[in-house]
Amino acid sequence: MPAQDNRCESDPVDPARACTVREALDRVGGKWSIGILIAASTGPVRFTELERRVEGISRRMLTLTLRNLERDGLLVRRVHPTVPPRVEYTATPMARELYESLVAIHRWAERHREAISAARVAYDREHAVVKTTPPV
Amino acid sequence: MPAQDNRCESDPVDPARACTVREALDRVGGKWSIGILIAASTGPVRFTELERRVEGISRRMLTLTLRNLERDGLLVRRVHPTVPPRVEYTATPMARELYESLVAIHRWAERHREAISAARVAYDREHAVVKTTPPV
DNA sequence: CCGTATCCGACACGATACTG
DNA sequence: CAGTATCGTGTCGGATACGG
Repeated sequence: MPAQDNRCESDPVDPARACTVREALDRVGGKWSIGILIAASTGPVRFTELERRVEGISRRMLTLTLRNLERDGLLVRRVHPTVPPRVEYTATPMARELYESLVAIHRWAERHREAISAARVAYDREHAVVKTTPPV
Repeated sequence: MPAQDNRCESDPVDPARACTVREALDRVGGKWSIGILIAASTGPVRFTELERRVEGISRRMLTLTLRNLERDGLLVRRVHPTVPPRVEYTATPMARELYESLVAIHRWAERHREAISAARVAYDREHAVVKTTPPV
């Protein structure tokens, strides 16, 4: 995947030479994007809440991914000037169009993670150091 | 995004400790996975045909991604012992469950690539070397 | 036609420490 | 609470060359 820091290589000033489909997909394809987008699609979510909901993410990656999603117009960041600070992230309408598909993919992964794991084991066994029907 | 060469960190022998959802998603999240899976979901596709359909992919990355998808049980690789060789890739039923979502996401990217590009330009302009209302 | 091998630069990502 | 700064490692992925 691609880069969290990815940007369109095409001249950004010319709208006709906008992101390619692949470049647009990179934002969704990131390691943490799907989880974050799902969490932020049902309503505003605070930073720490995201940190809890997206299991395994580091503070750094959460920040970076949030910034990139914001930059691409998929998330809106709202800062409440209170103390302690309160920052909320919300999916934009454009991002919310992805919600159904994202959830579908997420559930697919849940359904099949064991099958995938098993497939890997089987594949690795068969393709391990050419050992087909060993002699005697 | 994690590795093309990614594997479940959990003990693969214990089915209860199968891939996490995130690990399962990595396979779909790869730079080229979506394009390849879409192409292979409507029927068997040959190697060279994929090379044409998935725009911009290198031969190396095509091979690597195909191997990984095969390893995870998302693709079946069939070799016809003819000359010249003929190799066909087909999405498994498990992978085909993703088809609708994948196509939806792909179309989403097509629809919004200009908006995303524009959002990037706007964001970069505003966040460029703190230059808000420059003096004189 | 369908790959594999190797080299190598660019980041993605995690760990850790510090802050308004 | 919500970040940022810095460092280190892994590996993604392109370029190139070769092979059955």
